[in-house]
Amino acid sequence: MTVSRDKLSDKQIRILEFIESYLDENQIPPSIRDIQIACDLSSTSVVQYNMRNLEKFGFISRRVDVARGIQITRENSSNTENASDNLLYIPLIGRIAAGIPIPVTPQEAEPEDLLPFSRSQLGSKSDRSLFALRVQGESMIDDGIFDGDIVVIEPRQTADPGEMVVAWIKSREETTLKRWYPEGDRIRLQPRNSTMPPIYEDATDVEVQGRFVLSMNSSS
Amino acid sequence: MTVSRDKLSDKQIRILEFIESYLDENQIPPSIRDIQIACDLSSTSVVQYNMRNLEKFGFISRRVDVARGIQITRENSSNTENASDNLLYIPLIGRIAAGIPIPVTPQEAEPEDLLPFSRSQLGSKSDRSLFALRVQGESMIDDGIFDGDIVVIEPRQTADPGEMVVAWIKSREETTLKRWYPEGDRIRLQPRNSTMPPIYEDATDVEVQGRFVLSMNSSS
DNA sequence: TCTTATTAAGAACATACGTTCAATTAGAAG
DNA sequence: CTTCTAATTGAACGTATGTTCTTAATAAGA
Repeated sequence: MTVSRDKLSDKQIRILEFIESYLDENQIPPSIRDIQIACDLSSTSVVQYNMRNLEKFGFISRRVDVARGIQITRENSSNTENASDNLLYIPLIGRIAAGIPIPVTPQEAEPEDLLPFSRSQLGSKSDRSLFALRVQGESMIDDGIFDGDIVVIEPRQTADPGEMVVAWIKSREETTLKRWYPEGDRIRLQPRNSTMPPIYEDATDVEVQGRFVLSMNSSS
Repeated sequence: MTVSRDKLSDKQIRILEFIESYLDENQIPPSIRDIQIACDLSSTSVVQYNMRNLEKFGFISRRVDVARGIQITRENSSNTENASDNLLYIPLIGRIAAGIPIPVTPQEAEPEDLLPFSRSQLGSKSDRSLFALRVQGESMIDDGIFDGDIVVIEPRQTADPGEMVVAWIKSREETTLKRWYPEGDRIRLQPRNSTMPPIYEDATDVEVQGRFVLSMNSSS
């Protein structure tokens, strides 16, 4: 964005910022006279004059003859309006083991929380029904995933060798987060922690529930 | 929700739904006459009359003598409204070195993007004016921060020993992401990558610009 | 049915608010 | 200085829009 706010005069910036803050506080746009008073301008025509410029440069758009018909077009500062079009809420539906697996199928669980992500962060995967899990354990720290982190998962039944996946071990009724290596008729579930050995399971006893998309770490 | 919308008459529901859809389309609330026409009511006073009820039951609130001064108070249907109260948009304002420092003060830069976070994710830090940076380099991989990751930073001028900070090296006019260790009259800026040595700078030549809050990793 | 409360109609009113214009002043360019 | 354009002023105008009031039509209760 930022297509040169410097083209604007001092007064125009003040007006624009007032409109933004007024919108933020009151939900509806200000009237011309609201602006005049707040920006300490001598006349409504000064407001008109400067708003014409703001409109010309595309910062706002106006509806003629409509009271308070001002709209902000560029996203400045902390406005959320159209950004929310770009939002995707991903349910945090439970925990995933990186070590001691946990006996719950993700799909069955109830969402604890909804995490906002911008679609641009998620790329092409933003269409799918992604879900999020909180990581328990230390088995993936070499991939930068620590105990307590959150991982976003894309539901998938297959994975390429070496991908990080949520693996379902049928006989144990457990899920775990590991890297996925098919080796003949068995699967190697590889931790990424040098102190931990891989897990080997019969290929018929393991299935992929989802692929790793993204992780969040907030160890401050 | 849905605290008994059944208390409302058919007409009132129609009005309420029109207000919602109008707001959705036009960003600003409708005028009384907009409502009258759209809901096919014979008079503006019918609108007034019914809006009084909507207000009494708390569905809307109105500002007297203000054009289009209608506000919807309850969140109905699938609107992200109330979720967005819990949202905080953090500007992604540039890159931060984990290796080759970059000569820009974060505060000066223009936001490239706004990343949504839920306040609960950020805890007490959700008040501050947080910002985000894209990491360049490999110096913090042992902390799970890889090239291309995004880190969220809380602006601070001080840090405790061992904290991860954005450090500003004055003489070089560079910023870098490292762990912060004061050692007498000098500062040790510690990478978290076993192949990289620490950087030592004179204590007067380095200052903290912010503390690490959270990181995001999307190496798929 | 009669009585009463609720809702609707229609008009008129008052003002909030966008728009316009002619007259001035301030700046920039030559 | 002169000329031109940009910016300001103050006032007035017209309509968009909220408000009020009186009367009529319905619905509800007894």
